[in-house]
Amino acid sequence: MSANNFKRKGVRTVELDERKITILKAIIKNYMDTGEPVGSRTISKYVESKWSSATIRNEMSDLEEMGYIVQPHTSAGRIPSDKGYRFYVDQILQEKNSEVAEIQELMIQRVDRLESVLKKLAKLLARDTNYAALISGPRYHENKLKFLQLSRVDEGKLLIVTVLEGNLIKNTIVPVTEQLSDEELLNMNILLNSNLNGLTIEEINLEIISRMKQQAGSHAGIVDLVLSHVAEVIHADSEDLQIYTSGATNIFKYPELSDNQKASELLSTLEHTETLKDLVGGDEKGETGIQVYIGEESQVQAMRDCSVVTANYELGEGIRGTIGIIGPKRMDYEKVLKTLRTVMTQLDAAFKKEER
Amino acid sequence: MSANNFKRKGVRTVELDERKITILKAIIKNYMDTGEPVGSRTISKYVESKWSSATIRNEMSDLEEMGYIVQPHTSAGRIPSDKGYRFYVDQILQEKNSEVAEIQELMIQRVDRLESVLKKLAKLLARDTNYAALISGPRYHENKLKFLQLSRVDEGKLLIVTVLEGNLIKNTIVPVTEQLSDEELLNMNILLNSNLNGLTIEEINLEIISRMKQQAGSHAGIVDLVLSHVAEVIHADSEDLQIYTSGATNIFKYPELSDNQKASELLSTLEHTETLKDLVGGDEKGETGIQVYIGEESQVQAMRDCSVVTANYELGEGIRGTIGIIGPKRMDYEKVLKTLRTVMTQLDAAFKKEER
DNA sequence: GTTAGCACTCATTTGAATCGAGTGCTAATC
DNA sequence: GATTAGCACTCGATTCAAATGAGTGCTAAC
Repeated sequence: MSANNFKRKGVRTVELDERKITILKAIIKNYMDTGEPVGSRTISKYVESKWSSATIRNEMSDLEEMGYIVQPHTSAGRIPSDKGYRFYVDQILQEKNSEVAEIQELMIQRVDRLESVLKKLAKLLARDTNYAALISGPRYHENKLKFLQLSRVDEGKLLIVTVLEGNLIKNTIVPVTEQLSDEELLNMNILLNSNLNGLTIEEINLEIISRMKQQAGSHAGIVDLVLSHVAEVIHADSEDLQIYTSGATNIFKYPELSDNQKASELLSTLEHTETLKDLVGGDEKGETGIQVYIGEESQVQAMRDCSVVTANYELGEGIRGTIGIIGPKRMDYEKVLKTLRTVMTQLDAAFKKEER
Repeated sequence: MSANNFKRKGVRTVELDERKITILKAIIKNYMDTGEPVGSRTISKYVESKWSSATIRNEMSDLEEMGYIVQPHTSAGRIPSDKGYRFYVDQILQEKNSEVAEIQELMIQRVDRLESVLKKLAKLLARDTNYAALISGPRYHENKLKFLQLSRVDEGKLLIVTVLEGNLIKNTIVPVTEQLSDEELLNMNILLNSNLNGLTIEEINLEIISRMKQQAGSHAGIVDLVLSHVAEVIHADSEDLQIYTSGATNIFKYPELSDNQKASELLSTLEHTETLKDLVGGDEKGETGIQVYIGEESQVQAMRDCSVVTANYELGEGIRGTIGIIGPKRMDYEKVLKTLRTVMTQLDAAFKKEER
């Protein structure tokens, strides 16, 4: 008995040898294709009769003991565990970053609104990968004011246009009781821009405000009005992070996700922005790094049967957001990773160009 | 045989008598609650032993022959047919329009962007009704230009702000080669506004354009630039109608919609804006009218097991859109209709107020 | 170390039996 | 003539057991 224990393989085998890796990969690849547990005979055929099914069985037994694969039930084949996927993904991640394929007509040209680009991008990603795609609007880490413009758009109504670094434009129309002549309005614009341009919201302190009010003279009230609206605009924007999803219904293409209970849970999660923030929020670590969360790794309950691949994009000047792909654990990691890398490159290029 | 045929009831009974109506309503109400076919005994109990189950059975048999109810299979109870629902809904629609309940904190105050309001509204509706909600951004039937503003936001970059009737604001930043002094810019703004304000896009004809170019003198190129961008902005907006959906996953609460096949189909439809346009697009008939499409009535394949209730909202000046609720055929029409009416009122009030 | 062979396991499929909700019809009753 | 009690019948849903077969672990032979 105890003698037997010494002979147990798993206890000893601490590293994956060549053959185990081949077999593990074969299992994962097969499972990706079919979504069904894969048995020893299948693998035996798959590896071109290098080893018999019995040998494979022994190795699989080892692999199971080591935690790379699991058996859904006694008389079924094996499926990769989270650890197994992790091994596989890590291998892919180490591969060279080359091979930037072409993404079809990204149509970034002459679309003025970033939001619209992001929506289209999400749709494109979902369609290309057949998984659910998710993309967060940019967070502006440093909201520098670039330009302010007041205009009288109606009797008693003022249009405030706020342009932030990165050409993010916000408008507000506010009612105003004070009457301003054209000239006063012009002066006010000059006053605002000369005092505020290039500042972040934090940098606008009391000293600056009181100086402006002093300069504004009888129209100090307008200064207050404008500042409170600027503050609100910036705040609102950093507050409710926009998240666009697309292709959520792709999950119905994968039986293991589409039973009623799971599908409902997953789709609800994708619908409610709140939880998604946890997915895209936790960046800051890997720079433009791509991250892969397999199953429980993502901390989001409803995603425990999924894998989530996220990538951070950056459009210069600290304007960055996150793109994510959500699919079954057996997603085609190679394709997804490649696609994401491509998109990042394109996005980067497109906006660098527009910047010029 | 043929003598028997003369005695057949359905052939004669052309109108619904009092009792049939009571029973039909009871069937519909019951089915709404449970989602299960309802049998004669259930109804018998439901109507407080006014009639026995046998009587009910006879009446149900008649009702079936008249097409108001159907039997899913021989030994099951009855469920309302589209015609049955139609009868029921028509009754409700005739009821008085009173009882405007209170919708919780609509938060329309100080939200500047219509889009954001609409999204929130959709969410609110979905949560309140437990069905899927859908809301289309406004179509501007008459896009009158209200105000134009050019600003130099960067060296070589021009910000064009376009304000349309109804305070719809659009921005574009365009690169420009020509240099304009501050004074020239001011003049250009005056030129643009004096010539274009109050015009719709169709009204800007060649005569106006050439007159403007003449006035602009050496900067005629800018006029062209601005006009092409304005045209694009307006066009883009009327082109891709925005549609926001919310609570799509509510359909999982109704077993008759949530089998895999149907749920997938329905959710896909809700995800793809294209088909939804057919739902909200076909307005123009009833003014602020509320419309109810039951089952096949909606012409959208995927909705054949649903009912769709749409209402057109109007925010003055020909700015109108559509709100829709999508649920199972057995949706609580009364509640939905009441909710929609309330929302319309509130929306109206909120924007009338803002207008002031 | 590898492999053939075999007993064993167990989810899934299949089909028969049973159940029961609900109907339609007939005959009795009001 | 309208209403109702009673009963035979239908048919989806449920239950249960047997059959199926993919896949394993173990042993013994190569």
